[in-house]
Amino acid sequence: MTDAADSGWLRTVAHEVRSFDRSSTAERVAELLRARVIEGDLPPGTRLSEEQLVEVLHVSRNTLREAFRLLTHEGLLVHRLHRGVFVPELDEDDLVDLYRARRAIECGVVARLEGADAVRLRPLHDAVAAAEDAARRGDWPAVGTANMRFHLALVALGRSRRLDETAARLFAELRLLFQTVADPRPLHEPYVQRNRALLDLLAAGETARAAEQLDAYLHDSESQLRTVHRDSPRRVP
Amino acid sequence: MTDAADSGWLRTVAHEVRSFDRSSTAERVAELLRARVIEGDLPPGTRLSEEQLVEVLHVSRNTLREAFRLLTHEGLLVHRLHRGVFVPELDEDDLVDLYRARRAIECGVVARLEGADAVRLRPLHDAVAAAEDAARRGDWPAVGTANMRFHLALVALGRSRRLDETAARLFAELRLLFQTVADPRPLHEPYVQRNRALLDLLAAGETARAAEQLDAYLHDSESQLRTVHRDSPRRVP
DNA sequence: CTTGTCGGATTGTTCAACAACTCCCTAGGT
DNA sequence: ACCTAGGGAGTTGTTGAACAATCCGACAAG
Repeated sequence: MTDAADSGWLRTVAHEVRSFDRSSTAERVAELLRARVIEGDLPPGTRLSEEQLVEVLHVSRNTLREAFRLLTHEGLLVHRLHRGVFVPELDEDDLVDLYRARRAIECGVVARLEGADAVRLRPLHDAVAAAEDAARRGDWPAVGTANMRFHLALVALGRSRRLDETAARLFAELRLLFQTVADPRPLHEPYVQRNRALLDLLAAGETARAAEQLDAYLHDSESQLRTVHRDSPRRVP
Repeated sequence: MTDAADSGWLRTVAHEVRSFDRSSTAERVAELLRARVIEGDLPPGTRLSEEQLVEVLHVSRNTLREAFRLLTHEGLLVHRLHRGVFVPELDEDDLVDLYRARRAIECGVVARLEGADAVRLRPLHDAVAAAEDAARRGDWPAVGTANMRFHLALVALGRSRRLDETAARLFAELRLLFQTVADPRPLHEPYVQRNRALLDLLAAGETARAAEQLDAYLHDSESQLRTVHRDSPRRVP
């Protein structure tokens, strides 16, 4: 085969993959909106008008509504009957709820972890390294992202696809809360070291102590976020 | 009144009846199908034809598809592009995955449980009592249901709405697995006593030992289900 | 036996229309 | 001034039909 033939083949495949890409217009729309919500472009409380989005995205209402369903079940949108879909406004109860779920799952995974070799700990190591790097640069949002990756990797140690998906949903909701605070530094900075310490404990096989530390860690994070969130500058008159 | 007026009135009433609940048609359809799937009326692997269901349920294709989306995200249906939705056929990997998730969550909740008074343990007590009663009657499917209720109540001790929802999803998938076995007795009978023992430990405040027992309990249940499932009579040539 | 292709059947997506509901605004009573 | 009822206006909920894209099995050619 010639090079020309090869590139033609590749282009065909690329096109097929894109149009095939594990579902359809609805999923692509969902991905688009997901990014906007997570990135904070759409502040909590905003309504996503069907009419408007149909116009902008050039998809039918039905397709758009399927995308809404997807995001609703990820917790990134809330659906109120006959009123539309909104970017959720999480309150303190939600925060408490989310952290309870986190503690149960993350500590549950860590506590019954038997023998985690270096290979399986690699993603944790990478996440910590990325966080430390971002902290040196003073890029606190990036630190937050890296820390979240650390916790996702922590849950992944449980080796359950379903658990991973659950954790991803919880963290997506948590991002919604983090967004509302003006200065992210104090929320992320202290935990870079603590993640490192946690990783060291895991590498040493001290799962019991790791779980204990993680529990305290998450309690601290929760109460900190609670106080910050209480006097958050969100007042929409 | 003319016939035309009557038919208009009937149509209005019919719609009112159908939509008086604070839920959409899609959700009601989903609930209907959910029951059918969980009850085992639709064996794993069956395809749910849109055309057919539209005919039977008297809803439009779009509405039906929204219902499909709902159930897909609960894990009760799988969606294959351009092929339709199917009742999932869970294999041994799924079983392992589900039990890993269960152990992490349930043990995670129990381990960090501090002070569960009698009131909060009440649902657990009720579930155990129901299981014991059903066992006396020899109604093993009912025993299975009661046991599942016990575990849901266990997760509920974590006091997190999101955790409860996750657990409900996992247990719904597990039901799909339990259905495939012919004789449910050996799968449920032994755990009635063990649930009782677990409850006693919790009432005594021995959370650490309870978590330990629960872990062993779930490991036993898993390996038992694995062997049963391996020689399950499901062969569709 | 493998490979390629055709046609029927099913799903993916769009569109337009109407019914039902929420929200806001106004009018009227106290 | 306050509350309540009711009427639009605008949005969502649901339907049915239509067309395009895709899968599946069958059949023919090598």
